[in-house]
Formats: sequence, C-alpha cells, structure tokens
Amino acid sequence: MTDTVVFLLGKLGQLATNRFADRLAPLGLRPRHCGVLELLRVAPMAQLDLARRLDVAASVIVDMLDQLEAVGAVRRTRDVADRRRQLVELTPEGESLCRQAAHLARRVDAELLATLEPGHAASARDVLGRLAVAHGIPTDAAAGPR
Amino acid sequence: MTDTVVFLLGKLGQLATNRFADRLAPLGLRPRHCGVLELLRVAPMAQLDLARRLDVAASVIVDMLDQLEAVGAVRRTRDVADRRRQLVELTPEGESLCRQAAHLARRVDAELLATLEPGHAASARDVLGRLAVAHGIPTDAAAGPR
DNA sequence: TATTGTTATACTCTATAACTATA
DNA sequence: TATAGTTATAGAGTATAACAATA
Repeated sequence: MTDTVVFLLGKLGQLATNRFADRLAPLGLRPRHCGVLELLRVAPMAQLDLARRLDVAASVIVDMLDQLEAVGAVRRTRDVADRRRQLVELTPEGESLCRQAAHLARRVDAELLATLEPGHAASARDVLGRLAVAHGIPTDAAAGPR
Repeated sequence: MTDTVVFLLGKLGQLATNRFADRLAPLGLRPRHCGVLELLRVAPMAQLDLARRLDVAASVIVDMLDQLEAVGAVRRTRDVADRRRQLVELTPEGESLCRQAAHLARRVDAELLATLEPGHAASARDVLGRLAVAHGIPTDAAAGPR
C-alpha cells in the first residue's frame, strides 16, 4: 500500500512543503502565501475574488492577508465604489518577496530532483503538470500571460 | 512559481490525501494509520520501533495506536521480558482492515491517473517511486518481502 | 542514569458558523 | 435580503517537553 501513487504523493508533498517552508521562513512567508502573491502580481483584487481563485475559505484569506500585511507585502484599500470591498494590491516590497520566493522554489525544485537523471527529472515536471491540469489545480501556465 | 515541482507536489499531495481520507473514513481509519498497519502485517513490534521505522514522534504513535485499538485493528501486550515495552500486533480484524485500505488506495490511484494516457500513468508511478527512494521514504519495495 | 510509554502543551492548517457593515 | 469582510470556534496533524514505570 505504501507504494501507491496516493501514498507517495502524500509523503512527497509533505516533505517538499516542509522544506519549502523552512526556506521561506526567513522572509516571513509560508508556502500558502505564494499563490496569493502570484495572483496579486498580475492585478489587484478583492478578497473574495482571491478566495474564489485560490479555492479557500474567506476566513483563510483574511488570516493570510493579515500576515502578508504584517510583512509589508500587500496593502488593503477600501473600494470607493463599493465600500464593503477591500482591494488588495502588492507593494514594491511584496513584488520583491514574490521574486525571492520564486527563486527559493526553484532552488528547492533542483534539490528535490537532484539525484534523478535529467530525463527522469523532465518526466517528473511533465507528469506533475499533467496531474495538476487533470485535477483543476491552477498553475502559471493556466493563469495566463506573465 | 505555481508551476514548480515543490508547489505541485504540495497541492497534489493534499488533494490525494484528502480523497484517500474520505474513502478510509467508513473504516474508522485515517491515511497515516496505513503505514502502521503495513509494518505490523509483517511482524509485531514495540511502539518505539514503530516510531523509528515511520520517523514520527513517540507521542504520535501512542495516539495512532489508541485509535487503532479503538477500531479493534491492533492489540497491545506487555513484554514479559522487558516490562517497559508494549508489543503491538495486528488482530484478524486489523488484517482485514489493512487489505480493505490497500484496495481503496488502489482505487484512488486509478482515479488520480484516470485522465492520463497509459504511458503517462506509468511514468507517474515510476518517477514518484524514484523520488521516494531518493528522499528515504520507505515503500513496500524497500521494506522487504511480502 | 537511560529507556519505554504516556500525558500535556502548543502551533499550524483547515472548515464552519456567527457577526458587522454595507449594498 | 444579499454580499464583503471579520471573528470565533473546533478538528486534525505535528512537535516538544515533562512525567511515571521499569531497566
């Protein structure tokens, strides 16, 4: 049973996420913040729009934005047209943190794939991308232009 | 950044584990119990040996065994030679639950890979197995004879 | 003293419901 | 009444330290 795809994905996902979390910690970021930063890098967005795009609960967005605001990565501004809404935008500091996080992610990738032959590493990227698409996980490629 | 291996492994691992957890729930099991059951299927073992083999804290083992005892899957018996130790063994009910869990795991595997072409599905199994070995995740193959 | 198992504590992540203020 | 955001609460997972019994 421990050689099934579901079991291996679970273990490897946990291992990869823990390692990424360790690298992000000095930046004051956590892995789940990265999806938020990347969406906001394209355009400012209301909180519930973020929640829908990331498929998480509204209360989780509030918490994450509190943390991102604390490190100066985002700014919330009341929408003058509809005063219920907060428009969330990336600060210059947030842009910088997003770039640094992306760099760290690529470094962790290299480590995770380090012992694989180049062909197997390429195969890993390919098949994980296919699985993500198959299960509706939004990726950069699916999100549109950079 | 959301198209990195570390990010995709994290998301897919979470998705796979959640789906597996839903399927296991009617059995009174959780995904993390499966590693315990599979080790005990080979031979009874003391609790700290389980902890070392599974690389989890001793207190986590206590908690998991409490849950597995509650569903009748395992039995703890005091070691007469060293009365500090508890020998943990699988009950016939535990054997049955282990087989049912393995069946469910293979079903979830089939679903996860359903939309992939056979070649890509085989590639997924291959590359996840290689990554597991590379990072010291114990699998059936590494654990010895069945 | 060291080891086995247990309990207590705490922190993260996730999910839900109740609440406010605006519309 | 419906929506945007917030707060409170609870559950699972994980990690550490303190503790009792035994060696």
